[in-house]
Amino acid sequence: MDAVAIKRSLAGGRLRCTPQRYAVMAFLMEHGGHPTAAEIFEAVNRVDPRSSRATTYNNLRDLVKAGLVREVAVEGRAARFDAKGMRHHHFICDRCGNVEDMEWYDVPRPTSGSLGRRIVRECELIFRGLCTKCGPRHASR
Amino acid sequence: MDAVAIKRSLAGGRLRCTPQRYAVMAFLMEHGGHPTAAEIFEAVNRVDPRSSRATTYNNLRDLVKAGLVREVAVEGRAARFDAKGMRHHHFICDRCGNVEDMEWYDVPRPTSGSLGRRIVRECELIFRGLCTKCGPRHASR
DNA sequence: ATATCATATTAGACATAATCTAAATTTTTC
DNA sequence: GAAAAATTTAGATTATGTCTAATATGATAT
Repeated sequence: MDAVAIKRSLAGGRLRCTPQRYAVMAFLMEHGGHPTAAEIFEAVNRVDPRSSRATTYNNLRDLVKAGLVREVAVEGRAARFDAKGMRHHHFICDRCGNVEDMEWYDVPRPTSGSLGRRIVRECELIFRGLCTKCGPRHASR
Repeated sequence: MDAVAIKRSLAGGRLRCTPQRYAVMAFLMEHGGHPTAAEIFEAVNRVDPRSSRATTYNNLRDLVKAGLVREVAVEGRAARFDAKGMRHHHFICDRCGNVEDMEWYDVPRPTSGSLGRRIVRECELIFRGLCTKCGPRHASR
């Protein structure tokens, strides 16, 4: 992954490029999946054990605030994170909780009447069901 | 709220009608909002202090499993619950975390190509932004 | 009505995920 | 280089939810 692209992302979010923050962002951009904070912390420290747990959480929060990273809450499990690259929707497996990307497509907005005075910033689509691994073929019980 | 309707719901989900479970279901059907497990536990026990915390969690889990209640995960906050009445989408406030119902409308499904071998059970739309209370008028800072 | 038994409840311990604190460090600015 | 601002850190703390194993109960068949 291009180090310059990562630094540019951080700069775009007006975040200093510290080694710890860089490592988190780089991991998310390279990983492609939807790791939990604990997985990110572990992965980042396996390479270069200089980051604390609190820092990983701090940086994830900063990255989310800056709009560079998305946090996906999953019922009964730790939150997942992914770098906002191309727009996409999410699929969440009922059984294993894994989060997968789904092709982006535009979603019709609600009527302004039903919006009231709410300000809608974004609109996301979440599909739920069984992932390939957990499907009928493989589901044990 | 009609006690018979509540009992019928539980029976429909093949769940025994215990006083504790009835109280949780009744509260959700009457409340209309999106309370947390802690709020449900407190409300139910204020009326009739016979339910333990574990039971409230057990019952919520059973009700969700049975498809009578929906659990909504909110980033960084406790999960919210609502009785599945009329179909609806959800709005989640970025600032206060409150969950509100939004008018239902059909959402186009993804192309079968992008689905792969996933089995999609449902598809929900989540709007994010600022609720009426937290909007620009009222937002402090 | 009563016995039966799978199901449900309970208190409190435990687990997990995430945040907070306050001191130390690093980076930026002047 | 001094001062200010942002960041990092270890560990304590909080919040949320689950587990255990003993006890009680609702639904069913008799």
